[in-house]
Amino acid sequence: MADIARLAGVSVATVSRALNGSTLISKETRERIDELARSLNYSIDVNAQKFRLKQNRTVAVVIPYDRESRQHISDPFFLAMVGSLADALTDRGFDMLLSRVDAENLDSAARLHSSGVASGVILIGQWRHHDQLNALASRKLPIVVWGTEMQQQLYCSVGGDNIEGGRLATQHLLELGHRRIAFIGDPQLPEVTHRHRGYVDAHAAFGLQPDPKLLVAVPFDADEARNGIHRLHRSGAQFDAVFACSDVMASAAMQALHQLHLPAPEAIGVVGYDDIEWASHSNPPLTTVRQPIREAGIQLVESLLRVIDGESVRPITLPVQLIVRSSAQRRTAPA
Amino acid sequence: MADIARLAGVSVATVSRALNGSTLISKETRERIDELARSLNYSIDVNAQKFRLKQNRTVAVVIPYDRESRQHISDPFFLAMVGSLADALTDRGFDMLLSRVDAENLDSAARLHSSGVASGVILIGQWRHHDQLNALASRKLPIVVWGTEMQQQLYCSVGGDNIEGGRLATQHLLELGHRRIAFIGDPQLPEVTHRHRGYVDAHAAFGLQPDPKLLVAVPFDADEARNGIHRLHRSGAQFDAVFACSDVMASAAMQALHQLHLPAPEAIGVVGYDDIEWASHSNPPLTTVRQPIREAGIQLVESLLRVIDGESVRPITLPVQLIVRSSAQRRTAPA
DNA sequence: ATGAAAGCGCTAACAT
DNA sequence: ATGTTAGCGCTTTCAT
Repeated sequence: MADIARLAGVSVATVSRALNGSTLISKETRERIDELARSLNYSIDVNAQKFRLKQNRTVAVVIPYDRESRQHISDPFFLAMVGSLADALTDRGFDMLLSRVDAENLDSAARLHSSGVASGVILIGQWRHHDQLNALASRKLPIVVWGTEMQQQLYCSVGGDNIEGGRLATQHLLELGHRRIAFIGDPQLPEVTHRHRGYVDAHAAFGLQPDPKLLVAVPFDADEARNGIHRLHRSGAQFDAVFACSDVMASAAMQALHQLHLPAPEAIGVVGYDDIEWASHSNPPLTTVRQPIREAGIQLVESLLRVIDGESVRPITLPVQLIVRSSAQRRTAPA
Repeated sequence: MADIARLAGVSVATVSRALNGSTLISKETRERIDELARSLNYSIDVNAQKFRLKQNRTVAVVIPYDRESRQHISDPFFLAMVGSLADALTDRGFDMLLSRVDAENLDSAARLHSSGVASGVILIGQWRHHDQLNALASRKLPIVVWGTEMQQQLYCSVGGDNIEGGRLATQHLLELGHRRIAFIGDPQLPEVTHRHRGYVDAHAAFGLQPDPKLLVAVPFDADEARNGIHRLHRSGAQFDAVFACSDVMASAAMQALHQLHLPAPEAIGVVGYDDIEWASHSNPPLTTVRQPIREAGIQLVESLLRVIDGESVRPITLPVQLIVRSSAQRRTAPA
């Protein structure tokens, strides 16, 4: 910058102002300076700038990896969310820092902020860390979490309407004549708890109560889901449908069912969750609950920016939509 | 830091040294300082540090979006690569900045470096930008590209062995008795060019020459692939197998074939490329060429770090592997 | 409309 | 083993 100042015959202050589009610089000096900067292939030293300004347009996106459940950054849904966030942040002129963090040690997420690397944190994957997240928020970490709204929540969350999603999926299966619907998911997780509540609600609306034996409590993982189905089958429990809490698990379930000569949709109706791209290409195409990923990305960053500005932001629940394809069909013969 | 110095009764220099683990600090002062820092919830101002050190442990990962082909950040393969890079960079103690960049304007990738935001750039998606990439490299931008090694290449690339991949896939189909193998992909792209070369080579090894009518030249996109199959079918060209240059396209192709009552593998053998997670869950499970994503991530960052250190690094071609599942089967009746 | 000068928080000679 | 000091490149108040 000093070079430019010298070559342009002005002071560094002028150059700084010109480069930042200050209004009180004459058009001609500005043009001269811009021209010079371009020809010297100069770009402003962002680190010096950040340092000086104590402000930086970057947001950390954190995907905690859960050692226990093994669902980590490779889950297509999470990855799609990363894509969506990248878009939303780019639109707002923010850089996106992607960090993997051990879920047992979310404090390192806080350090991203306190050290000035990022102005705030978007965390994808609430898991069972509600309390830890509350602790972070109470320490004034600007954070927004993809997940479900919970009681006594100090942090802002953005999530799909999980109760409604669970209800929609289950109601669809019930309407098609299914009566014994297996539920695949880990009910310890807040989002799954809500989906399960929707599942129970839908039954209630039909004057039914789900059989607890049909609850396959497994973490978000294809292999776990596959094993879960085999276990359920071996247990001798009768079931005519499956509601899986992610498309990945639905996919694994369909595969397991295929092996057991219980193909979807003929023998067993299957509904998934998320509507990742794969769902429409699967065979049979998967009926599933769509999470509004694009909208989620936008809302997550909007909320975070407001949190950073010190506003108190209410959790947001996004509407969710049943996408009917063909992995569940009308049941003709009773079980 | 000044606060800590005062409270500890030492100079800021001592605090700086202690916090950075310098060896010439007595154990007890170090502990006192660490303790103080912790209790004050202090973390070093990374921006000041970066500014001072002119060095920053962050790497920009750039995914150009190609307006024309519409393959962008949502492609599962790219997203998986992002995940792999996040892992590899985390292991090396680097932050990862994820940027979307218009492919027509890769210069903005250069700015990430010249402005000091990132020490180097990893670009996923070579597309047809060989010349632009060469230009960037000649301007001393530390960059490594996921893609194919090409003639007169000034930048370092890391990629799968595309010729071998194309050969493996095609040979497999030929061995199963297929003789009229459609090729789906955009031969303008370097990687596809190589895969096509492998396709031709495999034919040659059988004393055959592929029919140019069976080349379905479409960009990396599910819809394009689907339409391509329909077009091919309408054209009346006979084909008994399909080699698609990505699993996403293979998936779309299988779906189109299904609609045409030409299901895989019974009527038409299908082989994909990439081996994204979905491939093993599809129905039928997809036979495909596995790209070594985990290894790719590691090599990409190792290479970049060496480029940053000023070494001249040779392009790397990673081995590729045929994963036989069941979307292609032995052909019993001749066409 | 432009310049002079102070200072952001840190690190690294160079002392001691 | 610790302190003193200069200075990184930028922005901005205050002058002019």
